[in-house]
Amino acid sequence: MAEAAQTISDHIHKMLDDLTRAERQLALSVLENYPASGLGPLTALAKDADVSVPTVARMVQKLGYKGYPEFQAALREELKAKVKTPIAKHDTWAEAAPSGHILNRFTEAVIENIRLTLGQIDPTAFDHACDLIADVDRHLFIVGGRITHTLAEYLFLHMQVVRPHVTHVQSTSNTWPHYLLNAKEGDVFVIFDVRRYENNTLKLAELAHERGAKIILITDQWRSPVHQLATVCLSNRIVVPSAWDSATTTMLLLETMISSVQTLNWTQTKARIEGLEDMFDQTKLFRKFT
Amino acid sequence: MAEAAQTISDHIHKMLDDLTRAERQLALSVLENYPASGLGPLTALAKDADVSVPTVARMVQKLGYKGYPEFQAALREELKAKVKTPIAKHDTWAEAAPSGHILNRFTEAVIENIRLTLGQIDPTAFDHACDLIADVDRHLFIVGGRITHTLAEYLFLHMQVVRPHVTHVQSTSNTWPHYLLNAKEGDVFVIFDVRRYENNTLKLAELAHERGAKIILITDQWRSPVHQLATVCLSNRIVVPSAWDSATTTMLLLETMISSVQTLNWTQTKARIEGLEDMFDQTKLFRKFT
DNA sequence: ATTGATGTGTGATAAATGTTTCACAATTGT
DNA sequence: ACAATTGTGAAACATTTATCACACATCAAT
Repeated sequence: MAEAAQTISDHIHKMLDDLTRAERQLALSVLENYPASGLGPLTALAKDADVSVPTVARMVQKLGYKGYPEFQAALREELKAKVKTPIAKHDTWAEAAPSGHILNRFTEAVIENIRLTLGQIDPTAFDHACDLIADVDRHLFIVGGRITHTLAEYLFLHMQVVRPHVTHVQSTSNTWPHYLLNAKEGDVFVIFDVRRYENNTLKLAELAHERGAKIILITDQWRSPVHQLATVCLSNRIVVPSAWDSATTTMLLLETMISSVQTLNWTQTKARIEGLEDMFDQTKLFRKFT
Repeated sequence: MAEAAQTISDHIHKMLDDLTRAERQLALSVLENYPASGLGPLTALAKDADVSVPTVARMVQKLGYKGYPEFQAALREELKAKVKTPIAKHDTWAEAAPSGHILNRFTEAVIENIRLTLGQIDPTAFDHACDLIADVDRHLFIVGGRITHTLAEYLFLHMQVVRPHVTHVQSTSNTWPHYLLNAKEGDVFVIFDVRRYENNTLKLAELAHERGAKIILITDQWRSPVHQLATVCLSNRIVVPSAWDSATTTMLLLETMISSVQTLNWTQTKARIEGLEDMFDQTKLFRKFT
């Protein structure tokens, strides 16, 4: 086997001197568009480098691999590792804890979730969702399920500050049909639904959709069935080393959305926040600092 | 052939709706380790995604390729092109969005918060907190404030599954003195308090402390005044480009704690989760999948 | 120039591996 | 109970890989 510590391309560079002319020509061709060319069939590589098939086979073994497939596997491994951003393979996050400690394992998983979630998000769709939520001419309904209702409430709390006409609906409660009576065309529903997807939520979404409301769905990577009715669907990776799924990534997306909406409605928000601050000062519910 | 203008991963995303369950599962797995996993043998991919070999063959054709090798060739082409473009611009999280987009700015700030928070955490204190929370001989009180009560509730929801004797107290409500009557020496209070720190929360903490209860405080980097009474104090960075503070880091810490407690009480938790699943199945409130 | 050692390409081929497809059973949701 | 989806096992098929023998080229040393 080849050494582990370094990349394969480094390894090839080091070996360059020990290679013969044709082999060197081949090696340089591999490095030319690395690593793509090494991932194709041996024959193609040989033709590409303008060397013969046995030369490839010989060189690969000279590099220390048992065969071409093993070489390819190594390249794939390296590629896999490379795609993860440098920050993601920060092996220990809690430096004082061993790398196997749950603090590090969990954090690593969440960072990976964030990377994958953000990597696949469509900024246009995201912006569109924010525009809809920021539009005060539309009534805003926020719908959460059994677990997600905490996230829904978090959004609700902030939207209350940013704009009027916000309603928090719990899909698990019996009261939601009443809210729906008030929903009219063009209104916006932000619906949270992660596995296990809730039948109530789906029904609510269907009714909302029938009434011509826009639906913004916040779900997981497997996507709630609601997504077929949704104007915008934002999906999150939620898998972590735990018996439950993680809401952290969703929280991040949510807060980003809040921040964005807040900016869109800034003049309104500013006035409302100041009003709130005054009230806090008067009620002395909060302390100013420390 | 697949369209050229976009990346294959985009294309897969677009097709997600037209795919069946197993195919979607496979597609998501391909995106998980993109593009490395798609460059290995078909058999390996199938095993990786936990689907059958024919499923892979079917999906690849559904995506518009003549066969798996053609699909691989397309992936290689894309990889080749990607490496060529000016220095990997992987400093952005949402690749499709400009680096100044709120999605990237916000995420970057949160990652930095996580890094700083985890970097300064004391694993021993953390473990101690988890032990206290997992101890079923102690009654567990969970206390949240105006904003943080959503986090408190999130913890409460999970602790309800993991163990008995859990109470959720809202410091802003008028009912909390009643709960306190039941608190006895050795009981545990998990208290959330971030700026602006709430007077009610502090009073509640004082009373709990007088009664000999242990206090686990979850706060921000400036630390709530409650920390003088706390047995364990976990502080989080919460600053983001927004008018409000971020709860994402706190959520991460919370979920890590939940995961850890869950492991400590695993035999109990397992039985309780299974009971819960049965109940869900019976009430048909939730759908099994997709 | 001749020699011999080394490296390289050719073409063929056997073996291995990977791919595609089939019929059928099992499962799942409607 | 029906239709759609999926997995199983197997077989047929295609491709790829690893080698071989051999011819040819190169080059350094005699």
